Amino acid sequence: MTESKPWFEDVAMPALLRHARTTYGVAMRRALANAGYDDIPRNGLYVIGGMAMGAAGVPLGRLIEDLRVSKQAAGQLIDTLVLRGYLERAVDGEDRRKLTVTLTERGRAAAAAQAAAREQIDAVLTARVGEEDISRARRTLAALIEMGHGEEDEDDGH
Amino acid sequence: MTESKPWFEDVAMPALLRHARTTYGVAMRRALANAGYDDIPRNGLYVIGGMAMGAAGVPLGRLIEDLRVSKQAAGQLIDTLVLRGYLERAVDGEDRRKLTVTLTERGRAAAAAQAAAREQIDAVLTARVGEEDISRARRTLAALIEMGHGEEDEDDGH
DNA sequence: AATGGATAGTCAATAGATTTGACTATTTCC
DNA sequence: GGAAATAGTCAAATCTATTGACTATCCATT
Repeated sequence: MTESKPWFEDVAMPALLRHARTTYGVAMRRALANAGYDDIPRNGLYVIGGMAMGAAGVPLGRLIEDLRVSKQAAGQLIDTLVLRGYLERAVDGEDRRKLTVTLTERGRAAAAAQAAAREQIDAVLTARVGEEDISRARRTLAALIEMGHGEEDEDDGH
Repeated sequence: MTESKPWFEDVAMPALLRHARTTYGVAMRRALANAGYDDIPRNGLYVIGGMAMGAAGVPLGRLIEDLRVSKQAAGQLIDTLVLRGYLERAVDGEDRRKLTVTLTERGRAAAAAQAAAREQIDAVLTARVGEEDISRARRTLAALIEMGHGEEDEDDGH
């Protein structure tokens, strides 16, 4: 019985998601370290990576939501990334309470290295399973994510 | 232009994976908290959830690998889970260096609550995208995970 | 234009999680 | 039997995240 059930059949979805993400995480961290960026904190990858597209900079509030951490944690994370030269803070012109973070030169370089690593994984994956499966997988993940919005905090409407 | 590009098109894969996992994480934590299990540490969900199938218990070494943490961190995680009544340690009969952790009564109850929450998400997702897409997505994730093995530590073969 | 309320973020202290370094016990391989 | 490898622990230090209290800005009344 050489053709038994594939190993992942009875691995729970959250575990699959976790390990899949790890593949990216490991590759990106290695690429960054090789390029000299070896001082990026836990959620730093998300911050730096997520800002490449948003080009103009990301509002701190958005990071807080996305990361699902307290605003203090987010602020502290930004602190260290600023301190280490990856980010700059900037106050919003419209609303001076609001804060926006943008990549520095170093930050853009790190983001590029990270994106390259990510894209390389993407490319290998595409070669393995094909465009079609990837775009389907993305849609499935998106559906999952959308399910998470809405009933978030159904405390007990007073 | 009501039908523009779907929002997830230009979200990087690691971010999709992260957020998708968050959907499960939030739901599972809520279910556990409602059932009185609100003292489970960060990686605790993985440990408890992952042991439901392995029934007989999980070797500590496997957890260390899966979680990608130091053995000290794993040991400490197990410590708190034992302390809080979810797990029991047991030495392997064959090799008395080795440790295996098994669920206690409380641990099994928590695992059940967690699995129920997970399966509920699975069910809703199935209703949304269909069996086919899910099993394809699982295969894609598995491919990704497999890519992560092999070139793990290519230090510089001495 | 004053005031009250909501929103955005900071500061300081603490708790929680992870790592590094040094050590013990057990097994495996000459 | 002894060296080397493996499995895990103990203790200290570091990094990350949370809670609670506070400041600044904005918005909406009056």
